[in-house]
Amino acid sequence: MYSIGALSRQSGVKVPTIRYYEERGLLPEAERTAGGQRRYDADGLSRLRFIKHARDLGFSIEAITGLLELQAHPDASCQSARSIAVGQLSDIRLKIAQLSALERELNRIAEGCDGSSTTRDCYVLASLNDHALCVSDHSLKQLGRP
Amino acid sequence: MYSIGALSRQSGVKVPTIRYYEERGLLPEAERTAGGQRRYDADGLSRLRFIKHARDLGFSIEAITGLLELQAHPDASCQSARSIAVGQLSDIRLKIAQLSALERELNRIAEGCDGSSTTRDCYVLASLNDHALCVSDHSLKQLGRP
DNA sequence: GTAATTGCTCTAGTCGCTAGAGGTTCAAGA
DNA sequence: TCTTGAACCTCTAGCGACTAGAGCAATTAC
Repeated sequence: MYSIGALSRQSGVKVPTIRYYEERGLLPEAERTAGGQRRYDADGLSRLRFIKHARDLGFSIEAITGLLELQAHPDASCQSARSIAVGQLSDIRLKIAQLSALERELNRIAEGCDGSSTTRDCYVLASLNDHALCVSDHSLKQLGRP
Repeated sequence: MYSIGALSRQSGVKVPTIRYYEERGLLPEAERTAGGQRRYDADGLSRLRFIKHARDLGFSIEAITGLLELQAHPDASCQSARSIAVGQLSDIRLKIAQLSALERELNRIAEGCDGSSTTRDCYVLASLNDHALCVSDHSLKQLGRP
C-alpha cells in the first residue's frame, strides 16, 4: 500500500494533483487509514499512470474520463477510444497550424526591426498598430489548452 | 464619440473584454456620460486595435502592457520592443515543437488502432497504459497560453 | 411618452492545476 | 513508550484571459 506521497513519487504526479483527480472523479475515492490518510494499491498506481500519460499527450480531463470508462468495458468496441484519440490529434494539428501562422507573421515582424531605431520608427510597434502590414491571417480564437 | 458597443463593433473585441482591459490597465479609464456610460474617441479605438492585434499574435497582457509603455516614449530605443517580440516568437516556436512531438506520438498511437477490435485489445488504450510503447518523449509541461 | 436596446456593476464560472494556512497522523529513533 | 519531524489532512484562494448572468439604469428611436 502506498501513501499519497509514495504514489506521487512513483507516478510523477504531484500530491495536490492526485487529490484533484480524485475530486474530479478520475480516481476513485481512495481507501483511508484509521487516521484518515489515503492509501493506494498497484491498481491505483496504474490508473494514475494512465491518466498522467493521457494528460501528457494533451487529452482533457473530460476525454480521459471517457477513456477510463471505455477501459472498464473490455468487451466493448474500441471505436470510441479511437475517435477520442483522433479528435485529440486533429485538435493538436489545428493548434500547430494556427501557431505556425503566428510564427511566420511574428518572425516577419521581428525581422523588420533590428532594435537600432526609436520606438517611433519601430517596425514591431508599427505592425501592431496597423494590421494592414500583416501578410497572413492570424487569429488564436478557439485555441484552448495545448 | 463611440459607446462601448460601437467600439466593440469597430474593433472586434467583445464588450466585457473591453471593460476587462480597462480594469487591467491596458486601456485608460474611459470618459463617462452624465449617466455613467463609457465614451471613446479615435485614440481609444486605435489603442484597442493595437491590443487586439497583439493578443491575436499571442502576446500576454503583461507583454502588451510593456509594448504600450514603450509606445508612450517615442524617442526611446526600440530594443525592448524587439526583445518582447523575439521572446514571444521563441515561446511560440517552443510550443510548436512540443505539439509536433505530441502529434507524431498520437498519430502513431491512432494509426495502431482501426477501431475494429474490443477495448481489451485496443492499441490506443494499451499505449496509454504503457509508456514503454511510446517512441518519443512527450511532455506538455510549461506549455501555457498559446 | 414609451419601449427596446444598450449600458452599468458585481459575482461567479471556465481549465487544470498550484500555493498557503492551520491543524492532524504517521513512522522511526531514543 | 515517548518524542520528534515529516508527511498528511481540509479548506480557501489564486493563476490567465476571459465569459456568463443577475438585476438594475441610461440611452435612443419612434
